[in-house]
Order: sequence, then structure tokens, then C-alpha cells
Amino acid sequence: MLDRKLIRENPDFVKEAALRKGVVAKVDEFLGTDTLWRKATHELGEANAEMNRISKTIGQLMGQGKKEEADAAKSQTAELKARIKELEEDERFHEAELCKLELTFPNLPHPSVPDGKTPEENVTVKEWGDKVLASKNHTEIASELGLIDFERASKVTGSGFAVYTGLGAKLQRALINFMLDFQVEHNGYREVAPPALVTSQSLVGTGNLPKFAEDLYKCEGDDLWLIPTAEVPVTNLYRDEILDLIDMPYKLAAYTPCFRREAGAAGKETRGIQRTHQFDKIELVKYVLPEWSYEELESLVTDAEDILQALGLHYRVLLLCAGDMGEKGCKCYDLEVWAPGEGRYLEVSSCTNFEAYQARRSNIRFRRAPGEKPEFVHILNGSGLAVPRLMIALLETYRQEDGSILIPEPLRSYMGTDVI
RNA sequence: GGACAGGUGGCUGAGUGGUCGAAAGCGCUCGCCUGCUAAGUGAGUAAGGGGCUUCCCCUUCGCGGGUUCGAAUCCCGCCCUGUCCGCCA
Repeated sequence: MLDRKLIRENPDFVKEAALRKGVVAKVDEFLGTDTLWRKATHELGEANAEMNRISKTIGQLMGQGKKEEADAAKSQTAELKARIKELEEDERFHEAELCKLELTFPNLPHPSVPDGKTPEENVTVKEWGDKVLASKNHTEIASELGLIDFERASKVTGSGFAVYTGLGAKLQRALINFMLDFQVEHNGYREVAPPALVTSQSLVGTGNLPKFAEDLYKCEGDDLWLIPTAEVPVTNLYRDEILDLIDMPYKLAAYTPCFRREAGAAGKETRGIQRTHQFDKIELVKYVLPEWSYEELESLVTDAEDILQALGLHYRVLLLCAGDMGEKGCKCYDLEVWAPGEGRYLEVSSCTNFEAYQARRSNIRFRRAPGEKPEFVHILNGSGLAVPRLMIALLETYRQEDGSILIPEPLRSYMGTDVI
């Protein structure tokens, strides 16, 4: 959600910025509706003020025992009351229209974000580590070593799911624990373990609803949805709250399973566990002061990179172009890890500065000093990291001549072994 | 799932039809006093929206409806919290 004042005062700026994302924002429609809404709001206010005056007078007359005069005053209210009802309906109607329009506006890209429409126009800003070549892909490796059972997974739940078995299951658990511990111990995050189901309202707060309902799993019979990422429950943690400046920035790290319908996705890029309907992920979420949010974005990226470096995996960092970064972000970096067996890079993290977009939707604010007006916080998040794709990179990178997998040093204590 | 109790400002908590957007206390801000004090004292202190913007108006007492000239207060529905019972990993 954008600042209404910004749209009113700089309609052309909003149009142009939205256009960089390839979105034709209905700014003119918004302005028209906004005018109607403000007119209705204003008239309703005046009508209410009049009614309040009359009511107050009646109260006073009653208090003085002047019942007849009070009754006389009462008789004048009928018309006004009807008018108020009409104006209320007007106001409500325009307000609803306004909300509907507002929710279709994308967040505006930061000036430092490059132009572009397609993934090809994203800019590689960094590469780290050595690119290992030639290897079996992870599905072959996993079957060889008995780490993942795809056949039985599809029997139980259908396609797009995996059953991790033996040391495969343990590797998943090791990665989760390692990543969480790392972020808490080295980068100052606080661990939270949120629910995996959330209400519609929470999904509106993060911008997943109303536009992206078809990407989500909905529970029949309840207003509950399976989360597509921990971003949803964690961002909503402080909904409708005014945060303490002293505690900022808030840095939270959460592990959850994530559920995505991935409707339409199929083919080579879904092989194995590259894109499953359920996967595990560590999510990093930060609530920060507006003036620091771009510095915080950079450090969020390095926090996520730390994991890849600790595991010694080759990766690159992309700065996404305006057209490829999605609706909600202002600036977004993707971390892509090299998967030798697949022969391509896999996205393991997407670090985004949303500025006040989500804070406005979820009403999360802070106060600079006692007595001052609350302001919206800036919210950022990024994966730290997605487990299955990380596991792919690990298996494919650390496969040795004899077919076994060398476990990187930081994971050994979690695995209880240095080789699979 | 059943029964009962309750949801009020940053917090505690009073308020059962009319100057109540709301007593009191805590906290906080500014000032005074006191030669040291986690003391005393005075004033201020909710949010959102709108306007003819040193001031005024509207909305908000869990949420949504209703009754009424007027609702924190009465009625209906829902949500949430607590306690007890039942059930259960």
C-alpha cells in the first residue's frame, strides 16, 4: 500500500514508477474516487456535527426538565438522520473502491534499481567461490545414497512432494539447526517459531492477498491458510502496534515449512526438490528506521551470504531489475547458489526492502520520541536460506569420486558424521 | 466441544443511556520546590481522518449490526482471553 498523500500530490511520479514494474497503475481512477470519498467524508462530518449539537442540546434541556422543548428538538432530527444514512453509504462505498484500487498498486522501485522487464536484465553484482563443474544431479545422488524417496512421496501426497529418508532427513534437520544457530549467534537475530497457518488478514498485511490467492493453500471450513513463507506470520507479529524505538531494529529469524501451490510450474526446473509444494526455509525479517533501511538491506544480504560462505558454496548475487522483482518490493537482491549437477544457479534467497509498504498494510509503527507522531517502520526480509535448494547445491558440489558426500565442516557436529 | 467470567488510552483500572474520548493510579514530557533522595508539587500526555490549520470538526472504549434525538453503557451476531469440565498429540 502506498501513501495516499504521495498519490494525490505526485500522481505522475507514481504512474511512472509503477510503469517501471510494467504495471499501469489506475492513478486517475484513484484520484477521482478519492475526490468523491473526501467530499462524502467531509459532508458526513458536518452532518454528524450538526446531529451532535442537537443531541447535546436535547441532553441539556432534559437535564433542566424542559421536556417539551426537548421533544420539539427531537422532531427536527428525522430528516438529518436520513441524510446521514445516505452519506454513510456513500462514504463506505467510495472507501471500499479506494481500498480495492489501492491494493492493486505495486510498491515503487527505488531509484538505484535498474530498468528492465525480464530476468535477463537483472544485474550480477557479486560472485563468490569457485564454480565446480560436472557432477551427477541431486536426484541421482539422492537415490544412490537413499536420501530422498520421491516415489513414495507421490503415493502419499501426489506430485511435487518429497520424503527425506535416513541421512537425507538428518541433513535437512542439520541445515535448519545450523542456519538458525548461526543467525542467532553471529548476526544478532532473535529466533521465533511461528504458526504455519495464518488468517486472511495476515496475508493481506504482507500483500499475498487479495492478488495471489491462487498461489496459496486454503483450509476448508476455516479462515486459515498454509503459509507460503515465514515472512507472513513474522511480519504480522507486530501488526497494529507501535514499536519501541529503543528496541529497533527488530531482527527476527524463523524456521518454518512453507507451502506453495506453484500452479503452472512444470518441466525441467522442477526436477527433484528444486520446486516442491512444501519446503523448509529460514526467514530473516527486520523492522528498521526508514533512514537506515537501505543499509539494513545490504547487511541482510551479507547475513544470508554468510551461510553460503560458511558452507563453501559458489554463488552469485543479483540486483533485480524493476520489472522482475515483483509487486511488493522497492529493491531486491537474489542469492543464487551454483548447482553443478543441474548446471545452473538456483535461487536460495530473495532479500527485499519493502520500505513502508507492508507496515502501512499491517499498521506497524514506531515513535521517535514521547509525544511525537508515530511513523511507519520499514520492513525487510530475506531467506536465510531455503533448505532444499541448498541441499541440492551441497550434494552436487561435495560429491566425491567414490560417490560419497563430504560434509562441510560447520555441519559435521549437527550431522554426527563428516561423510554420507 | 460445554459452562461461567471478561475484553476500556503506553500499562493497571473505574465507568450501566446525555458536557465521557473517558475518573484514579503507573509510566512519560515540561516546569517548580528541596543542598544530596527511585521524595514532594503544578501542568501536559490515545490514534486515525478532514478543514477556513496557533484553532475547529468527524470517527474510534474487541469486531460487525441494531434500538435511540443521543450508546463504553441496552439488544443481536461474531472474534479473542481467562477459569473449570470434557477430549486429545
